[in-house]
Amino acid sequence: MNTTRRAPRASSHDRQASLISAAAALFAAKGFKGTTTKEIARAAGISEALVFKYFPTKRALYTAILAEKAPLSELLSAVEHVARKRDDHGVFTLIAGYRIRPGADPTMLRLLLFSALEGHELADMFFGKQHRVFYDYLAGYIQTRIEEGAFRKTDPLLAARAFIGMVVHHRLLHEIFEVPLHCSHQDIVATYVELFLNGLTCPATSKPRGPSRVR
Amino acid sequence: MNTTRRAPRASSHDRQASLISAAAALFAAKGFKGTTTKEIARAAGISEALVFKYFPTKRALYTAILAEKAPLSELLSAVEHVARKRDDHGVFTLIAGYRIRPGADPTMLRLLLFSALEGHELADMFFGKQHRVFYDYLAGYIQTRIEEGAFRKTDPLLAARAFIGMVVHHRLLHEIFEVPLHCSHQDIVATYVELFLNGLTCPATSKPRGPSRVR
DNA sequence: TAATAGTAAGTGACTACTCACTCACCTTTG
DNA sequence: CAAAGGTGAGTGAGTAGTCACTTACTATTA
Repeated sequence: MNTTRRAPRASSHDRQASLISAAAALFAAKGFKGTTTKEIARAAGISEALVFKYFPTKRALYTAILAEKAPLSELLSAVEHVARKRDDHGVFTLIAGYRIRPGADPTMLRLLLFSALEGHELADMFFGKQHRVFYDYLAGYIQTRIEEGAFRKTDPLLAARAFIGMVVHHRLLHEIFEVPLHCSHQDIVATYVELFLNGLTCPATSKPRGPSRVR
Repeated sequence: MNTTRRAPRASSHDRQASLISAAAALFAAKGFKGTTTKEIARAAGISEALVFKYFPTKRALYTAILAEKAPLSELLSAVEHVARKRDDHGVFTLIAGYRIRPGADPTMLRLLLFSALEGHELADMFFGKQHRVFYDYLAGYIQTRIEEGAFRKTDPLLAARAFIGMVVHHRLLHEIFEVPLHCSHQDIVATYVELFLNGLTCPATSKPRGPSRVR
């Protein structure tokens, strides 16, 4: 008489999805080496052996996580919409609020950081391509606004990087490292946008200065 | 007859220092779990067993690395010197150029990131205390300059965080993730300072706006 | 409908290997 | 010689990945 319990059956697709989300959380919390396949299996509620039925290696599971592409194009079309109306505030706010994958962003960001630090090719996907889109797009917009006389003369790429730097830094501190910041994400992003636009918008009174003065 | 070669003797202090620097580089490149004591020993040119004569555990070696305190006070006195002369440019440039430990900063930064991501108490030392000093000091300076009418009215803490965010983001991309940025560190810091000061210095023409407008 | 055959889902026990850490012993130096 | 510097050869505790096997379910056939 065999009385061992086994988990109810599930479809291959569901299992794969639950495996990915369980593994993503663990990898993001402890890194690739810091996470064991046994832990992943337990978190997903299956046996360790079954993990290898769905993914041939631990690494394959890892790469499958970030391979679920982020909906970058959706963001860009939304940005383009406000950009056509020359809604500077809207453009900066939309870009500042971007999430790699809605609902799971801090996890994905942590994973991305680990991936980059551990030297995995996963991060190249983001830092090599996706990440550049923001810079290129935002820099293009800033360039346009400079030509239209709405923004001060400055290096558009550097200006874009400055803005994204502010936002990324804040989100890193707040969402990843959980440093207490005493104010809501929403407020801070709004203030950053405000502060940044004060620096960029052209009051048509003070002349733009050249970019390099410190020796 | 024993013909095995062994390493020449070294003082305890020298060994400890070379162990720390070898281990720091490895931990920074691959994380705590990703680095083996065997690798560390080989990098330091000694046997694995000897590592444990100097440090009782792998973790003890790890904590010893960041425990070498950074010369933060030196930076602060340098900053205070230019701050007294109200050299805004000098203040921002000095803070932007700060290195945790001169000569080994990217390594230390990588280590710090790993430490923070892996949830080790090491990062608290930095994010909990040292890191705050920048914010508090810079925010205090900005506050003073606002009261003197030199900067626009804005939240000093947010302004400080924005500036440090820009710089940290750039240095992260450039020094840690080695993203090609097509411009020198020096130029970028200068442009950041310029851009930021343009936003903060008060031309006495455009009124400061309130911080929150985005819904 | 009931027996049979086929198959995907699922598992415990195992293997080959790696890891941090230990120990008995050797060598150099004062 | 005694103390300190130094090591090769381990050891037990994991760890990824395999394998032979069971179970739950479905389709086919008589």
